[in-house]
Amino acid sequence: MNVVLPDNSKLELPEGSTGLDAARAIGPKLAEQAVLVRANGSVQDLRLPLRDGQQIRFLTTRDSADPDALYVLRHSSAHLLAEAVRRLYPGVKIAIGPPVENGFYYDFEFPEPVHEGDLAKIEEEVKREIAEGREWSREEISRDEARKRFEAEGEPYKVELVDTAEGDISLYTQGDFTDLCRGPHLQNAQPIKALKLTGLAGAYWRGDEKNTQLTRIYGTAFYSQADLDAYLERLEQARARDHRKLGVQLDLFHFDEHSPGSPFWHPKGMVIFNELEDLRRRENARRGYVEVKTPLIYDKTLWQTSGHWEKFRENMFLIPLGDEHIFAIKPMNCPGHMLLFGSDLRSYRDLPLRYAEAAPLHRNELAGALHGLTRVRHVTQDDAHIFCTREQITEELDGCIAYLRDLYALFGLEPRAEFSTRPDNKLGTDDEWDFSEGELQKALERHEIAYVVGAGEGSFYGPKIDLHVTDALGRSWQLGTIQLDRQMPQRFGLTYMGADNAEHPVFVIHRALLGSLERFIGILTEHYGGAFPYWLAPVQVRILPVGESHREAAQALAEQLAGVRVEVDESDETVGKRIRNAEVEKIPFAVVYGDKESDESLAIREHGGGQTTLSLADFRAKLATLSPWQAGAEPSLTS
RNA sequence: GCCGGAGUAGCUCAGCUGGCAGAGCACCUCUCUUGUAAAGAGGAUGCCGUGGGUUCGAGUCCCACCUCCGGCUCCA
Repeated sequence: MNVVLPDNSKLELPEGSTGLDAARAIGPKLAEQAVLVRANGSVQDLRLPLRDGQQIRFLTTRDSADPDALYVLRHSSAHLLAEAVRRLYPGVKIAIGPPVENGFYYDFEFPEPVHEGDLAKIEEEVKREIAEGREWSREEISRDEARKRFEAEGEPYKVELVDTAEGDISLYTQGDFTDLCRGPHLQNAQPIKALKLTGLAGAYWRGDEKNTQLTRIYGTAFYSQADLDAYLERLEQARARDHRKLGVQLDLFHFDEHSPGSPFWHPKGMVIFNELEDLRRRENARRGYVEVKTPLIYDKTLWQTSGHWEKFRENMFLIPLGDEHIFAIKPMNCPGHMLLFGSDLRSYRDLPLRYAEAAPLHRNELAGALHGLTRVRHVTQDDAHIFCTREQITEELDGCIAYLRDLYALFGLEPRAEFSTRPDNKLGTDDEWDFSEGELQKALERHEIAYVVGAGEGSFYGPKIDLHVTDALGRSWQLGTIQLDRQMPQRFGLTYMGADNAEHPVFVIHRALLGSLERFIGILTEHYGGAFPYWLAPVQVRILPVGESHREAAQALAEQLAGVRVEVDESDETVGKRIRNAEVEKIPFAVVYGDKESDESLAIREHGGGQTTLSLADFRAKLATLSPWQAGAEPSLTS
C-alpha cells in the first residue's frame, strides 16, 4: 500500500503497516522522536495500522507546542501518575485520567484522606518512573475479558467504564500498570522532560454530586523544562490581571464577610458601573425598550406560579412573615414582568412590548461557588423581557443578536456562543421545546454565528443562546443570554387580543446582553488589565502641578475640562513619584503643569508612557473623540 | 454543599521546637518645591478571622464555626 507524505511523495509500505513502521521506513531518528501520526488530519496512535492512500504527517518531540502533541504527552503522564499512586497507596481505586486544557488529572478513591503535602512524594515517584524508562504497549480485548480483568483487580470504576464504553476495548500497559484507555499514547516516557503535580481537589464520579466524591490530582507536563517555566510564568502574570486583585489595587470594590458574595462598590468602581448603566439605558431607549421597576420581594405563591418554587427554591433567600406567609427576594425579574404585563388587557397593537429593568437580584449560591465579581449573590443584570406574538419572534431575536454584537464589539470582546437545549428539569412539552429550540437555532444560523450545543444546559423554562468568555486564568464564564420562553406566559395566563378579536398566547424573550454587570465588570477588568478605556476610566485625567506656585493654574485647567473626570494631584511628592502614582492607578492621561505650560501648550502623558504637547482646545477635542457618549456625540453603536 | 489549602497592620508578607508581635509599601508629621515610573528624616498603626479548649504561658498545639483561595457540583 501507499501513504502520502507532507511533501506529496508516496511511501510504499507492506499491507497492515503501522504509523511507527512508516516512521522507521523514513528514518530511525524520526521513528525515535515520533509521538503521534496525523492521518488525513486526525491523530492516531503510532501503533495502529495505516490505510492505503492516507495523507500522513508525524508529530514529534519537536512539535512541543502542538496541542495534539501536548495532549498525548499529558495523557501518558496521567497514566504514570496512576501507576505511581497505585504503588504508593495500596488499596487505592482508580477512576479516570484524561488530559485537559493545561495539563492532566487522574481521579482516585483513596483508602485514607490524601493531603496536598503528599503531592511532592507522588511527583517524585512519577519522575522516578520517567527516569527508569517506561514503554507503552497497546492491546485490544473483548468486553468480557476486560470486565473480568478489572473485576479481578478490584477496580469497580473501570468495570463501570467497560460496561458503558462504546466500540472496541483497548488497554495500554506501562511497567506493571494496565489501564483501560482509548489512547493514543507516547511510545515511551522519554519525551516527558518536565512534569509537575499542581493540585488536589474533590471531584464527583462522572461529575454527579450524588455519586462518590473522588480525589482528583492535577498535573501538567511539557516537552521541555523551559516550556514548563514559561507556563508557570504566564500563570504568574495572569494572576496580576485577576480582577479580585486589581479591584483592591484600583479601589473599585471590596467584599466583607458580613455579606459573602455581595460586592461593596467604592466610588471608583461605581463610576464604571454607572457608565455601563448609562450605556444600557441609552441603547435600550434607542432600540424601543421601555424601562420599568418591579418589586424586590414577592409572596411564595408567585414563585409557585412561575415554577421557581419547585425548580429554584434552594437558590432563593426566603423571608418568613408570621406563620402564614413566606416572601422571597427575587432571583430573576421575569415573574414581576409577567405580573406587569398581565395587569392590563393587551392588544396586538401593543406588541412587541420590551420591558427593561436592571434591578438587584439575589441568588443564594452555594458558598463554595462564590468567586469575586464573576460569581456573586447580589446580581444586577441588564435584563429585559420582550413580550411578542409568535410571528414577531424572528424579528425580535434578530434585534437581540444585532444588539449583542454591537455591545461586544464596543469592548473588543469575542465571546463563544453556546446553544443550550432542554434540561432534565424542564417545564412544558417536547413539542414546545422543539419549536423554541428551532427558533433560536435558526436565528444563530441566520446571523452565521458559530456555536456549540450545550445539550441539557437550557433553563427550566426555555432554551438559551449563551455567550461565554474566558477570564485571566482560563476559566470560562457566561455573560449574555437570550432565551425563548412560552412556559412562563402560559403559567401566568398571558394573552393578547388579536386583530381577529380572539385571544392568543404571548411569547417572551428573556435577554441579558452584558449578563450581570458585576460579572461583566470583573471580566472587563481582566480584559483591560485594569487599564480601562477612557470612557470607563474612574479618573480620566490627572493634572500634576510641578510646584506649589502652579496649583492655582492647575485648578483653573481642571475647571476648563468640565465634563471630564479630572483630578489635581496636590500631594507633596516629587513629579516623578506622582507620575508613577498615575501610572500605577492606570489613569489614561497625566498632565504635568509647570512654568513651561499654558493653555496653548500642555504636556500630555498617556498611560503607558507616550508624551505629546497639545493646546487645551486640541486636548479637549481629542478627549471628546475618545468617548462615544460625551460631547453630545451620536452613539457609535449603529445597527 | 463537597474535597484540599489559607486567614498576622490599609496592602504584600516574615514570625523556628509554645516564652516581650515584625518588615516593605501605604498612612501621619517635618524638611525639600519638585519636570515624566519611587526625595530625605521621624512617627503612629494589631481582638494574630471568631468562639472554646490544652498549658505557668498560645499568633504558634487541639476542637468547632466564619471567610477567602484552588477544584467539583451549580450558574449570569
